[in-house]
Amino acid sequence: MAYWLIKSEPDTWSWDEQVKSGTKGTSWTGVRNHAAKLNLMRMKKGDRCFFYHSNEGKEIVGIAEVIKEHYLDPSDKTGKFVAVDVKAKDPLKTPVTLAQVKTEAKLKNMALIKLSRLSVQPVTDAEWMTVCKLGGVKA
DNA sequence: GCCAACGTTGGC
DNA sequence: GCCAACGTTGGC
Repeated sequence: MAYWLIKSEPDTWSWDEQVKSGTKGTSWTGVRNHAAKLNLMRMKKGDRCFFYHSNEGKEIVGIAEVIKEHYLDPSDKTGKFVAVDVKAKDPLKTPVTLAQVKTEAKLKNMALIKLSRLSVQPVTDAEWMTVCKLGGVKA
């Protein structure tokens, strides 16, 4: 299983809304960046994603699961970009903030810091374990 | 195909 | 609200 991190501005789509959408989940649309698109296309059903709030909060708040692999993003008129479906899985007991990620030696190479503008990022196994530990959930 | 101009993202 | 990083666009 692979691990990812997906970003959303809580004003647009928050973790709470993701939770409310329940087990049927929601489509993760609106990605308009080719690097992010490639990551979406690599996602497999059952993969886990950290759900990160950008701008407001700036913290990893929960874990989502991929429930449908990539398909054409219906919100993209050019037909170039793709979406996946995700559902909320577990909230973190303690959100892991960007500040924590920056100070934690094991996390300082995370794409979240290195590629701060990329909205869909890969997460390594080691990074996943570390964030889960900080967040008070089991990996 | 290069590169300057411009727009967007996201942290501060 | 500012600005750095970076992707995209368009003129040449």
